[in-house]
Formats: sequence, C-alpha cells, structure tokens
Amino acid sequence: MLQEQKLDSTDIRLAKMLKALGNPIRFEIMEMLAARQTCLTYEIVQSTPLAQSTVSQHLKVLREAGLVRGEVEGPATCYCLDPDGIRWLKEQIEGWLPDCCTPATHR
Amino acid sequence: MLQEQKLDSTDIRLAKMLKALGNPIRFEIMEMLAARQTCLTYEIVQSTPLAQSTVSQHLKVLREAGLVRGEVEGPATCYCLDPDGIRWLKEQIEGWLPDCCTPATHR
DNA sequence: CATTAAAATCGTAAAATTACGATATAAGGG
DNA sequence: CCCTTATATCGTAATTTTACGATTTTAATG
Repeated sequence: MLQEQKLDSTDIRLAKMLKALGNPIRFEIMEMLAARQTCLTYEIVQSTPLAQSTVSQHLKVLREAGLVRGEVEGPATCYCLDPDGIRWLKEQIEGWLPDCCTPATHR
Repeated sequence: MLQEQKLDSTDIRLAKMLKALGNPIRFEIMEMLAARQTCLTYEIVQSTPLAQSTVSQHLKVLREAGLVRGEVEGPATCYCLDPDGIRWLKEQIEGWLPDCCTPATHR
C-alpha cells in the first residue's frame, strides 16, 4: 500500500483504531468491557465461541490500537478500556468532517 | 463467525462502517471527499496509485457502508459523503461508552 | 447506430486476517 | 522445586481482503 505514506501519524493511528473496532468479535469485547468495566481474559474467552489463543490475539490487536489496557493481576490479566485512547478516538471522530455534512441534504 | 449473531443490527451497521473506514485507502478517499465536497471517480483514481477497478471496489464498500453516495452524472459518477450516514456514525460514537472512560484514570 | 469515455463488475492471484492447537511463560500454592 | 492456572506466543491452515487486467454497462456524441 504505497498510499499509506501520504497518511500522517494521526491518520495512521486513527485508521488502526477503526480497523481494530471494525471486527465484530473485537467490537463485542469492547462492549463487554464497557458494560463490566473490567474483565479477566478467561471471562472474555467464555463469552465467545473462540479458542483462548484467538481471543488473546484479538486482545493484542485492541491493546496495540490503544483501545484497551491489560494489567497482570496474579496469574491472570485484567483488561479494561483505555480511557485515553477512547477519548482521543472520540475527539477525532467528532472533529472530523466538521461541517461538510451537517446540513440535512448534500449540495 | 458465530458470535456475529449476538450483535444487533445497529452494531452490525456500526461495525461495517468502522471496518470500511479502517482501510487507509478508503480513509483517504473519505478525507478527499471531505475536503473537496464532490469528486468524480476518475479524480479519485488519479489521486491514488491503484487501478480504476480497485478504486471502484473501494467506493462500493464505502457506499454499502452508507458513508458515501454516488450519483450518475452523464457518463461519469459524482461521489460525495453521505451526510446521513456520517451523522449517524458520529452520534453512535459520541453516545458510545458514554462515561465509562470520561475520568482521567481508570478504576 | 457506431464510437468514445467513464465507471462498474467479473475472474483470479497475492496478501493479510482470522482461527486453531501446541507450546512457552509467569505467578501462586503445595 | 513441582504443579496448577491463566495468558501469551508460535506455527500453520482456512478464510477474507485487496489488487489487477479484462470485460461489460451506461450515457453522451458524431
């Protein structure tokens, strides 16, 4: 993807987050974390038909996108949403395309 | 993806939009449309290192996600952002995770 | 009605993502 | 220390996405 070079680092970060959220399983994990505040990995695995290794991989994608945080807690890992990342994402989306489509119809 | 069944139609629509935006090329197309209001397909193709058929495919993804609209205009097609879709997306994101991460630090 | 121009669609190859089982790592408890 | 438990990582198969060239469709024009 040659074109990617034209994207600045903000856009790259944003695209990475959007891509991470664009997967239904990961989206559900986010919603589960939003509802329950924190979850241990095995709780997330249980809510899913997927193998533990697969869920772990999805969590890694979310972590690397800056959407969740994992803290080792004894033998387990406790995940929660990353407030900084999510706030940033919200700001980007809100500020994005500020008024190009606020009117009800397009030109 | 069995899990997808647990997602309601709103979440499916949202995930589709996020997935569409998660591709750097498509993200750039959106930014170009935001900047220029409208573009003919061939203008978008020219701004890209990709083949016309590839760009056309990306535009289809954006169209089906409800992010852009294309209107046939003579022999060409004129694309613009879909204000309804984008407004809906913004509302979803803004209302999403309403206060689970508004404080500066997580619990 | 043939020609041209622009875009969409089709078929397919290449690349990336997703998923799994197996294995490795880390922390706590006998 | 060994054992258990919870996760992460690795290697790899299956699926999906991305990209291309070729072809088709659509609309304007001579």
